[in-house]
Amino acid sequence: MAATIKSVAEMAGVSIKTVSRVINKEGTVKPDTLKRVEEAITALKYTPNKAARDLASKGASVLGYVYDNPNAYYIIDMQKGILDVCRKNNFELLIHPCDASSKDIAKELVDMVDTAKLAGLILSPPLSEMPDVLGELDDNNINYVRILSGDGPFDSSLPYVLVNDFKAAFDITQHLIKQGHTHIAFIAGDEIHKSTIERFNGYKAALKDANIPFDESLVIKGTYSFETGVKSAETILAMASHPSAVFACNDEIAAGTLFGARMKGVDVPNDLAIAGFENSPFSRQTFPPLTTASQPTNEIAQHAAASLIQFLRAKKAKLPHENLVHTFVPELVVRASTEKAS
Amino acid sequence: MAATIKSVAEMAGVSIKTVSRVINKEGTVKPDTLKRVEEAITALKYTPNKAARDLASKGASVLGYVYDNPNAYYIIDMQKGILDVCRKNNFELLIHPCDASSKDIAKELVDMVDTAKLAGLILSPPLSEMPDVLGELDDNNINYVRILSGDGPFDSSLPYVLVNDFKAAFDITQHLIKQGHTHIAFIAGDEIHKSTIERFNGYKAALKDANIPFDESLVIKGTYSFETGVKSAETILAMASHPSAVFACNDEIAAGTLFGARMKGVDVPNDLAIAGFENSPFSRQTFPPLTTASQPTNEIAQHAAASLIQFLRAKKAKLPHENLVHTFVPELVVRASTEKAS
DNA sequence: AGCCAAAATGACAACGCTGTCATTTGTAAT
DNA sequence: ATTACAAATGACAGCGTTGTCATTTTGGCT
Repeated sequence: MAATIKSVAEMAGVSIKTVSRVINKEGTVKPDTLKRVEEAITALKYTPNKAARDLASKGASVLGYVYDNPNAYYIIDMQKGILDVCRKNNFELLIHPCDASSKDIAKELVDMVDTAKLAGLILSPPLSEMPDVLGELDDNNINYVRILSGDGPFDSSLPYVLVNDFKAAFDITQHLIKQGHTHIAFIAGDEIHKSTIERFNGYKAALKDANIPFDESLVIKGTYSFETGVKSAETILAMASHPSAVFACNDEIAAGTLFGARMKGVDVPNDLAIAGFENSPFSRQTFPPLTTASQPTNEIAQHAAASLIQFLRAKKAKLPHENLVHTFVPELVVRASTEKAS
Repeated sequence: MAATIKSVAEMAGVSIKTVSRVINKEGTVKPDTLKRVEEAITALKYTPNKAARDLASKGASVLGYVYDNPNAYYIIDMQKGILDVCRKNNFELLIHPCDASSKDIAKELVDMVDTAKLAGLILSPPLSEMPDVLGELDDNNINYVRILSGDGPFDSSLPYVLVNDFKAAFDITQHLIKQGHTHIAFIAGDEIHKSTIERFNGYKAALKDANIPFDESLVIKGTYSFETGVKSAETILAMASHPSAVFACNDEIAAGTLFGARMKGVDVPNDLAIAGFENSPFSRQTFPPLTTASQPTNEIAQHAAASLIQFLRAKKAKLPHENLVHTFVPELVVRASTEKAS
């Protein structure tokens, strides 16, 4: 029924190998024949059979995107970015939501790569930051690119993309300080996420930079969730003389904090300024809208996918591969939730 | 390197065909040989090569999920539901976010199915409700399952899943009426979505049921967006004697309306009750939380994927296929945004 | 034991492509 | 023209499965 390379070859009056050369853009085909072949391809509406291709060339061109992240917006953005790059490079994408806290997660991933014959994985936090998982992948010779919270290049034969949460958190905290706040609470997200640590360090660094003593009692542990925010708001507002500002580790928490403050009838930002992180769509939609830091998720995804593909190509061609590390710095977005107290 | 069916066959002392029988559970293998083969499989950590399989059996087992929907939560839920079913049935999933308003969308989908050799598509609104697109798919003999807004079974050889927006909208409106409202505005979403029409009809039916005359001027056209909500709030609050309640076509709009009301210093729910639709996670997180209707997205997705797979199997086996139509009715979720005015 | 159908197994050709290597064609220098 | 060499093309063997059909084995009958 469907056209095959053979039918194209017959129509164009060439061998199937020449057609193969054309579809793979090997470039060693005379302009004249090239044209004939291309015409035959369009005439027959030919599209190469992926299965046959994969089989013959040993190894499919499929990437896996593995994530365990409750933030739907983040995931969707990542997927879109990765997909764009995949399409451009004739790769396919297999998505794999999973549970990072499952103790069999490493095995699960290895199995998946095996079964689906994946060329490589794209890992976002927290999976990209779990030594056990990474070790298992390494042991099984699985290629992957990580999206990591951190700074500066480090030693790794595999590609990775950095997000400088430290700097962004520093900026947010500094912004709060500039608004006159000296009593700033920090609400942490899951500790398994390195971003939590980095953001915490950025927060502390900004305090230090402004000669504000760090106060342990203003740090609240939690998870990256709305509920954490709600509870933290209660905790904070119950303090003897409560902080005038809060830096929440992400927008969910910030939204929860805002909600909690509202419940108590507290005026945001006048009685309590609130800043989040991530620039989720809903951070613009709370009342008042949240100050936050904007992550270029789509770009990060594209960069990650691109560098993995580049790596895979180099590896296949047995060429040395140089990691092109890129560090993304989320940008401060100031909104009404931290407007200067008047 | 990796084990092949051949190496398994050798180890078990049988022909490759017998191994093939084992992995495909054809059932015509003696318990004795079965065991030997299975042992060899585990010993060699053999997993069948998908490309070879697809090639030999003509046609891969890959479904495509096509969507153009700004609601990240909905998409993520759908993906998860579909993936679950796919995994259980040894299918793979290709996701395809796209732009339904692009005029080449039908061609794009046909091309995709061609190129990726997809077994079938899962379409969610608005794509599932666009006659042009469906027609083109039909012309190209593409199998698909649709998720549709509507009621009652209708004639179709292809599977579909129904969501009874009419009933749910009726329930929401009725709830508002029971709260004492008689002056209820309706904010519509994109008209390209049949859900908008259905919800509108449900709204009107509930009014009629309660002998409340329908007032055209209380209907505001818009899109399924936060911005529509914000603008609509302005419009509504500028009315001479403004409605005491709003039924927004989805939670985004409702959240926007809430935001807009807040900007004007209007008290929700006392000055204005607001109901949304969809039970998005953020509908619990606004202040006050939104009354809404809860869609079992995950189940809908599972049902859609399952019925498509069932259909494909029947088709392949050339068996007659009976559509098992299921209608989901979103359930009313009452929250503070419509709490009885006291 | 001898026979027969049914069950179990195997041999081998596809599937549509790519990789390798051989062959043909074209081109520039003599 | 002839030669030498590069560019262009082709022939053909895999790749790891499944499907078809042939063959062997099994078990229940006489």
